[in-house]
Amino acid sequence: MMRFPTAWLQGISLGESIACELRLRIINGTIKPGEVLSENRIATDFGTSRSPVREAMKTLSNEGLIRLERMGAVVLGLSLQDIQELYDVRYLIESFAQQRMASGNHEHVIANLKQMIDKMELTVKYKDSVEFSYLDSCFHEAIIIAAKHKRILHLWNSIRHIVLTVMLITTDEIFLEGETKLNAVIEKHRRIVNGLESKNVKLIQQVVQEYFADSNITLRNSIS
Amino acid sequence: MMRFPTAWLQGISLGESIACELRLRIINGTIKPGEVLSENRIATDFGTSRSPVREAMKTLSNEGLIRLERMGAVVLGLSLQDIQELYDVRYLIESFAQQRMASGNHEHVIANLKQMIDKMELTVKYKDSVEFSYLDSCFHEAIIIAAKHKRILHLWNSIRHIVLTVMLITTDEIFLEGETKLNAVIEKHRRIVNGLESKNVKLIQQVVQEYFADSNITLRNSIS
DNA sequence: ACAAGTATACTTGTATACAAGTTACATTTC
DNA sequence: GAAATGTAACTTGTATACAAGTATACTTGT
Repeated sequence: MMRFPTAWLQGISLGESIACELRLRIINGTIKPGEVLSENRIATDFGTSRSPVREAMKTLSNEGLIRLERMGAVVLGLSLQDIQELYDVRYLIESFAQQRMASGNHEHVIANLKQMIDKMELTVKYKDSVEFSYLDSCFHEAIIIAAKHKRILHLWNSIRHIVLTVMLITTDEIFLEGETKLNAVIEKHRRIVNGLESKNVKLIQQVVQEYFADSNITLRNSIS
Repeated sequence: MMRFPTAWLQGISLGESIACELRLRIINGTIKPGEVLSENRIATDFGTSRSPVREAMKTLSNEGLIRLERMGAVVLGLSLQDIQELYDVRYLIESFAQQRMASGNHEHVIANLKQMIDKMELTVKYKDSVEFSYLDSCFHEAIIIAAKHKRILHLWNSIRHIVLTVMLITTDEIFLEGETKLNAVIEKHRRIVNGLESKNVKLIQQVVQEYFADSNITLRNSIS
């Protein structure tokens, strides 16, 4: 049974940490779609009052993982198709961001991205899949932040917890498959950096497209 | 001083209605950026307890209208540039949705859209700007729903309240400018329907692009 | 006059209490 | 046996209470 990394829970409120824990359980299937969650039940399960649970429920509802109803919140879960849809949105957001990065100087950002990729290689060496997924998330977030578009960044923030959690789960599986696959993932990130460095709009477009198309394939294989 | 339509507050919780009221005040500038909101103060202002206010604050924070901090929530507001960014996102979402609608049969949806446009013309006759903005929002929502993409629909839901409120304010101003402008807005919607009916991907793409480009211009003129 | 420290008032996060409404089940009635 | 009714348990929405932390302002010492 997988647990949410306690390091990621530092400095956040009870409500947020309950949201993280429930989110993980919903995405990895411990809590199944159709199940009905009661604030009281969860509160007693976590040994807290309803207040933070209520906050967590609202968060998960905003993320589309559950649907709040008059009596109880029904779990919607995250099916394979849902994850593919998530990739669709990630593609929309990131291709927009990368196109925006094409104009303007972003040497420092690119330097940052390269450093992150180097760190990724280290996590492979030390078999730290948790850190890898964190870096992966940071990599894409850095690109979106660099686009300097508040609303787009906001869109990312509205899915980043889900994306991070999905990465946490899938990265763990990829680590089990050995280094070949991991190196391929890292190489994909390098290609993105190369694209950004070229400042060639067409090339960037193509690289992003390939990135998410390939991620989709990886996803399918990982499930089947 | 503009008030949030009471008809739109029916059947929703106190927390949501407080969110609607605050949202309007923030967007129309009654509450100015930089201002610090305290849960207690708002609770006494609205004559309620902190619980629903807290819920409203979380909602507004999720919408990017305020930023929750240790002491008080600072108002971020919605500048002209923010609204333009909002149009960027709307364009991304709706062009995606319309492209998706290009394939497949959507006669009933298109019939619905046409009906809405007819209703819009009625609201012009009876000078009901509130209903017009509501129909405008429903029109675009119908298209997004027709795309049958949960995540994209979710993205729309995360901005729909803001969009509706912005429409409420700007539509009110357009009504003051007379029927010529209004008929132009309605005509733009007709062009969208024509695009969808053609099922021609290129044409649809062009129509959506023109729609949001023109909306941006309208916005600029409306402010200056 | 100025710096340091303390007190005070206000903030959020969490817990608990209560009210109104919904669901499910048992009981009653036909 | 079946339908209707009433009741009991459980649900959320809102109000209130308390604790821990923070900023402000005042006081005190130099």
